[in-house]
Amino acid sequence: MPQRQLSSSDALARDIVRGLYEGRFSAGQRLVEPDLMARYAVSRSTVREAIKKLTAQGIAESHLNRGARIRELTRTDAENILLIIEQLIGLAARQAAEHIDAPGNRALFQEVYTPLLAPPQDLGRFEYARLRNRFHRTMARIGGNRELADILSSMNAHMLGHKLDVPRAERQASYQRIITAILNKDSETAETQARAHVRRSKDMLDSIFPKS
Amino acid sequence: MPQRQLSSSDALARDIVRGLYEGRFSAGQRLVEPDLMARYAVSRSTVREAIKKLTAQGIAESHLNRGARIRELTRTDAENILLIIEQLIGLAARQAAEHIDAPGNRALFQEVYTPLLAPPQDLGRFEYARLRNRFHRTMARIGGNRELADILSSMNAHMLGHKLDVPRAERQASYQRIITAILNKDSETAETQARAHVRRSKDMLDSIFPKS
DNA sequence: TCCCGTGAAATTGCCCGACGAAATCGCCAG
DNA sequence: CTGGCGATTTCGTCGGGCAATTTCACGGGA
Repeated sequence: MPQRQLSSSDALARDIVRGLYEGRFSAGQRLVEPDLMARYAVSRSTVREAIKKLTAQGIAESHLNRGARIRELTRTDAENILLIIEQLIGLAARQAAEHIDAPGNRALFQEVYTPLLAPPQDLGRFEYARLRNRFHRTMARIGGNRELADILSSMNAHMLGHKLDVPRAERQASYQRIITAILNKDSETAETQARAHVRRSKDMLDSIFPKS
Repeated sequence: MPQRQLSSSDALARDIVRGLYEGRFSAGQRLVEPDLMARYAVSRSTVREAIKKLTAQGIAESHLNRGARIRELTRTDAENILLIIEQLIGLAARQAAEHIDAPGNRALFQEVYTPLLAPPQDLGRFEYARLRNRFHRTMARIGGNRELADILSSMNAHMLGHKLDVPRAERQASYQRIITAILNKDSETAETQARAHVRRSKDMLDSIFPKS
């Protein structure tokens, strides 16, 4: 498929994010340049460029002379990010509903939401997060908003270190409402439901962050 | 002031963005590495890192073996970005209204909105854009959402090449409504007005992009 | 024992030079 | 004017290098 080829540094950055989804990297972890050089067998320039990219996306943070590390969120950070995601997912759902009938989109959409509604029992936290991210991205793509897809994707990555778990049943009912609304081209409902969905995650923050 | 010091590459990236605000760089312009090396007297590594950052922010775009250039927006891109900005400015205004009474915030806010409401006659397009960006950032900062400030800032930069001009009077009335709402801690109105404000810009797109 | 200073080691920020590969440009023939 | 071909530019990546800063481990002093 026309997966446009990417530079080594982009590949590296992408693999680190994938590593977040797979547990190979986790929040707070330092990104030591010589370490990554060895692990990926690339030059330091490449490593540094990858780190720059991650930093620009807010996935890592770097302090002068102290290198970079995977960003760790405070409770406030997490709240703020979820507020942003709430807005953006709402927009994505709305635009998806508006464009669901463009050629190919229903098929594309179904491909993504099916596994989300009927996930295997043993799905790990990370695999689930990946499905969710894919769902978000796909809504944005269907809505024709590439920009949005990119931002959502990096926003999602931020939350990876910190497991927010909404009870399974409720979660799927929630997705079901969004999906139905989109399939019905009901953009109002899609937006409302999508926002509500994120708001529900926000309520789970207490269970993750020790009362601060 | 506690302007935390930044690396050369970050300084370079920042100056290029500043260059956008000053007209030294413009949409579509190529970012040629040897060129920037000479112009800023830095090494190629530094230049490349800066470009990586700009690319990650969506301000530049790079294609393999073809280098980078300042991103040029299609009409659809601009619409999508304004939709995103609409959501995010709404959020920023709301959060600003909620936090306007935290110590120092009213003073900080006033400092930023004063020049926006009473701009000198001869204010250039770029200076004006800078005031606007500062206003957005400040709302986000007052609202305590650093993340939002960063995203808004880069979103604003995207629009720089393309002059959207809302008539002066209407524009200021629009800002006045947002500011008043925030000062009154009326977060509902602040959000609504902020969104409306952006929507008004969106209506100007026709005058910029040849009917497509 | 625990705290703290000090020097060695690790790490970073930045630079330089180099090489093959791809893209771009200029020139010439058709 | 058009198309093709070789020279030149630019890019992607690598390696090495050096000063400055940070980190760490060790040993002395409270």
